Amino acid sequence: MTVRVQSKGEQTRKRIMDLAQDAVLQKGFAATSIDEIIAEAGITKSGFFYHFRDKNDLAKAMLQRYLDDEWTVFDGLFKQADELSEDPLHSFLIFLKLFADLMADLPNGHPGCLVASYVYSEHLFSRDVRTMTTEGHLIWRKRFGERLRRIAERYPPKTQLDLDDLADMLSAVADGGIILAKSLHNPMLLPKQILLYRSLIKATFLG
Amino acid sequence: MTVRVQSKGEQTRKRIMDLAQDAVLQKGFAATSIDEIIAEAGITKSGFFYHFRDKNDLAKAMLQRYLDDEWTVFDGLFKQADELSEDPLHSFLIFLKLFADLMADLPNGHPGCLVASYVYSEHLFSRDVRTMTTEGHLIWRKRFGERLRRIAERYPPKTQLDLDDLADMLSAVADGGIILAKSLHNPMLLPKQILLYRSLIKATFLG
DNA sequence: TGTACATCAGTGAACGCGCGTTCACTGATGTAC
DNA sequence: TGTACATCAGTGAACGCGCGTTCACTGATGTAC
Repeated sequence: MTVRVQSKGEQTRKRIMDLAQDAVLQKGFAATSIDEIIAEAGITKSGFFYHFRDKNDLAKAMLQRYLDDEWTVFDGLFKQADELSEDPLHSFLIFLKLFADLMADLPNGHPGCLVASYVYSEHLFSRDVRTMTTEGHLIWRKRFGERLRRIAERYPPKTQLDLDDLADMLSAVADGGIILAKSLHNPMLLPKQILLYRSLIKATFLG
Repeated sequence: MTVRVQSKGEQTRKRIMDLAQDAVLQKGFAATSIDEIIAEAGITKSGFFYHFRDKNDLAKAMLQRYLDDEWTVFDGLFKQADELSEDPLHSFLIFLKLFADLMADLPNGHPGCLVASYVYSEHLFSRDVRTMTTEGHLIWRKRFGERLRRIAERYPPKTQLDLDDLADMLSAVADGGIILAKSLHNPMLLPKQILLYRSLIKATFLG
């Protein structure tokens, strides 16, 4: 366990991003003002602009970090699952269970998907930020798709279905589950949707 | 076919709401300014405030209309489906096919779900608007849930599953499918997700 | 070890623009007698 | 049919506040010799 030593600047930058992300997930990017962030962070406005070239730069940095974190978390879950079973289907089922458990254990529920939030404010961001949301979704299609193809080899499904669609469905169910959970003020709806997806995967390949 | 005669005021009000909705689905509510709407609508700012008490009032009116329209559309699809089959499962499968076809036929793809957009800007709106998004989701859970229960009576599923979750899943897959389609710039991803949900429903109840 | 300089991590004040909202007013259309 | 009045559907000008951004400056820490 290495403790990453953060310089003072890195700490402040992280604090700004943490506070901004919370606000963005509650109100959207446009409604989150720099004034509000710096008030909470306890710095001045010029301090903010020392860390970020402009507001779009903050958006980009937040999204990059969000995508990296997501990758790290899922990577960890996949590794755990792979250690528990060599069979691709069972490993994937274990992964989905771990994923659902993780979402169920978040104290206040999932705070929201930054990618989804950005997609609904697409026109605010520069092209490179928009490209990042696209790439984010493509990576998960590829990642889940690979595993589904290995599963389909060993457990040929009776009804034929597009495995890329099935991979996309996990993203869709997660994004949709977060919206559902937020809208109905019930954090458990997200893990429940993931477990439902899991049981459909099970039924599809195990019949 | 009755042609609803709209007064001049009703026409302007509708035009404002149409333009506002397009903008909100592209940039979010906070980033959509009244100045921008009235420029497109060709009226003055005071003209806007003749029709809406304040900006939140516009948000409320748009959401109410969106929910009403959604209800009308789904109601029409359910009626069509019920005419084509008396069996609850087959009727629901027909409904899902009609729904997917409708989404596939939108020229530029689904412009976005206003409810989802609002959920990601929750803190901008007054309590009554937030309540409306909650109620919107609950209505669909009830509506789809009823049909699923009738299906489960006649076609008991082998694996036990929560029918409310399965009802919620349609909302989730639709919301998630819209995000996916927007993010990947491929309108067909939404109907594909709906059809995938359909084939999972089929597999679940028909085995 | 001491000194000179560079970089880091900000501060403080000012900027102009755009935002949502208000208010007094107005021409066109509709209604009552 | 003519006139008086009411309602509809806006206009025009002004408001103050908050927004993102810039710029010149500064004290603390790090590095080179």
